Amino acid sequence: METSMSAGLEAWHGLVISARMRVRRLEAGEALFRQGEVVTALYRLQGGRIRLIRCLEDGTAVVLHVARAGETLAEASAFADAYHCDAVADVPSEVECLPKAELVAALASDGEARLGFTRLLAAQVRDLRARAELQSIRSAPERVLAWLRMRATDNPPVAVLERTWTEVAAEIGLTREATYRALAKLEVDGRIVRQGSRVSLQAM
Amino acid sequence: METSMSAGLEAWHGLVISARMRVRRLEAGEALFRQGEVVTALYRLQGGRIRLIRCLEDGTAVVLHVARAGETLAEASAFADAYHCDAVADVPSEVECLPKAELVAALASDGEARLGFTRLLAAQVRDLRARAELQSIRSAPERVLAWLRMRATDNPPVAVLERTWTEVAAEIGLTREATYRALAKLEVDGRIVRQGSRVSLQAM
DNA sequence: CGAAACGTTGACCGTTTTCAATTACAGTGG
DNA sequence: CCACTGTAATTGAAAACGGTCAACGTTTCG
Repeated sequence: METSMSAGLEAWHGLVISARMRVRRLEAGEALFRQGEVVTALYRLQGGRIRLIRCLEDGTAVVLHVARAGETLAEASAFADAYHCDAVADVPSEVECLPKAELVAALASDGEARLGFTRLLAAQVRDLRARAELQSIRSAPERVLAWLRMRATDNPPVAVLERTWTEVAAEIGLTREATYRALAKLEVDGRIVRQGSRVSLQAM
Repeated sequence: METSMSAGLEAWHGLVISARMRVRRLEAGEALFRQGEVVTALYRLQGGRIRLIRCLEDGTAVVLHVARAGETLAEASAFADAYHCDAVADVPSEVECLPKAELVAALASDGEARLGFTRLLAAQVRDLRARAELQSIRSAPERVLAWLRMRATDNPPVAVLERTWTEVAAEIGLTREATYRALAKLEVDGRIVRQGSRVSLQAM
């Protein structure tokens, strides 16, 4: 979610000396790490898309997560010796690498960094839960409305979106089309008013 | 998710002297805390159900999360002065209260506790992401299958469930009926074999 | 023993997905 | 400055799918 994204960014960058942060480029299909490998670093995805996959013993795979720009990867690895899943780039991607040793050192010595890392995780938990709650709303219009209300400010509430509706649709678990239809219906029903990227929520 | 739940439990209990942990009982409709109040404690829900609600400036409300037994509440509040949402019991509930001062002290002085808290959060992030990924699978049979594969072990993979399918259905965002139909279809299609609470996944 | 919850399946209905087509832009190179 | 191109934004129609309601046997537990 946007709020956590930005918060995450700041917190992350405060964790270590940015000079030590290397960027690694991956081609489509290239692995960032594999299950069982010793954990050498944590990552933040700058651009592209990376898929976290757990391979089953019979060779089949389960997708655990698809990370997009701005997200951090494998935070739990900070507490593990080996990675518990594979990370493979879907498309050409760039990741910032934070050596685990750096992180551990920072967490041990620097109270500020430690706080930042934990705060980052707590924010992610909060946002992920909110997102899950959103997904539990079956009706497309209600879901879109709930999403709008979550990011609305002022009275009467107004939401300004800085992304495309197509991206929003993916985030809230609807198709692009369903989202547009939901917006149209909400507007016809007088629950929202759209003016470009501004959406005003009407009290009912 | 079960794995994180149990991990969470242990980590949480390691954080503070359990003697300092008070239990508070709430009636249905009673508030545990309100938006804007000074953060005095963090909580873990022992039983019941608590709804986290953000009230908008125009009086309407958005549900951020519905917490159930075993879950921790408002972890992010550890880093805030005031609560950012309301917490209201849906049904009679019991919560363990961990005074914020205790937590802060523990995090500052006890490296073990600090690590535990952060590890707990990282595990939750991992599990929430996995759950989100599951929800993104539209097809009920595929979703159920993915859930089974996530918790399968051995080769050929076998999943043993220690919960009712009704609970599983709620966790993966399907109705009880849809889940049974999905199981029936998977079995007819030869992708799984059920023997009581054991489910064997068939290679395809 | 009886009530409540679980497990299971069928039928119907409403919604969303899909597929398809059209419009509206924003950036690009000529 | 303008076709040219790719993506976003929209809307329509039909098909697929899951939710809801209903019914019933089974298990669990006080």
